[in-house]
Amino acid sequence: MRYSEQREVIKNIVRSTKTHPSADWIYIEAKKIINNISLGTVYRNLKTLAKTGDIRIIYDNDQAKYDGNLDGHQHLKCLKCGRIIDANVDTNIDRNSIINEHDFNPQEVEIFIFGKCNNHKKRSTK
Amino acid sequence: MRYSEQREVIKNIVRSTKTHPSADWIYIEAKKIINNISLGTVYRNLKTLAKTGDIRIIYDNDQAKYDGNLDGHQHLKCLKCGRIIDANVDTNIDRNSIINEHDFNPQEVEIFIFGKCNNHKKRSTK
DNA sequence: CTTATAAATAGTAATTATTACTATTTAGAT
DNA sequence: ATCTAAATAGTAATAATTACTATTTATAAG
Repeated sequence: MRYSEQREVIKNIVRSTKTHPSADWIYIEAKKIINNISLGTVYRNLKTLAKTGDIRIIYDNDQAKYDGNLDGHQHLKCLKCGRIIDANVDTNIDRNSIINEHDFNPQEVEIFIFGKCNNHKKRSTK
Repeated sequence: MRYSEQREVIKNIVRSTKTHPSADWIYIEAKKIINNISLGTVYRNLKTLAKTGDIRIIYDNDQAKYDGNLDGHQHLKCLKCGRIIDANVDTNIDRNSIINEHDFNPQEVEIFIFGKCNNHKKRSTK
C-alpha cells in the first residue's frame, strides 16, 4: 500500500483519543491539519485502517465509531450520555456449548454493557 | 395507547420469525396483509413495540434488525452469510470489577459472537 | 347510537450517514 | 526525469431513517 499523509493523520487522530469518535468528528479534526481533506478520504482510510488492523470499528447503535485501542477489550455504554468506555471484561464464553448446541464455530466475541456512568451519580446533599 | 391494526400486524410478523428481519422486510410482509400500509408506520410502530417491550431491536453493524424473541438471549453472527442466530450464552459478567474499576453501574449485557455457521462446513469427499 | 377529539395513518419530503464517481494529484518504481 | 497506478478532492448518488401534514379512526362521553 502506498504511503499517504492523509491516512497517517487519520490514524494518529483515532489513536490519540479514547472517545470513540465518529467519522465526522475525525473529519473535523483532520481538517485542522490538512485543510482541504475530503470526507470521502476519511471514510475510505478509516475502512483501510480497520482492514490492516490499525484501528477498530465499533457500531454504536446505527452509527460507526472508531477505536484506536488495539488491546483486546470490551465496551461499556452509558444509557444517559452515550459515552463509550473501554473495559477489560472476562470473555470466558463456553465455546463447547456454542459449537455443540448451535453447530457454530465462534471466532470473536463482542460485548457491550449498558448502564450508567459516573457522570450521573446523585449529588450528596453536601 | 390506542389500538391499531397496523401495529398488531407488525408485531405478529416480527414475533413469528427467527430471521431478525430489517424494517424493509417487515414492510414487504405487512403489505401482503394491509396493502397500503406505509413504511413510516412500520418504523414508528417498531419503535413503539420496542419501547413497550413487545419486540427487541438489535443492531447488525449499521442496520437495525428486529427480534421477536423475548427470552433473554444473545446472538451468533455468521461472518460468511450474515445470518444471526439466537443463543443462550452464559452472561456471568463480573459486575463488581466493572463497578469498582470503572465506576460504572451495569444494567444490561449484549453479546455478539462472530464466527462461521453450519451452512459453511467443508463437504466430505463422500 | 351520534358526536367529538386526540392519536394513528398514508403518502411524501427531508435528513443523515455512507458510498460511488471522476478528473486531478502524487508516491515511488524504473 | 519520467511513468503509472494508487490516492485524493470535490461532488453526486444511495440507503436507512425520520419528519411533516392532511386525512382517517379508535374510543370516550353524551
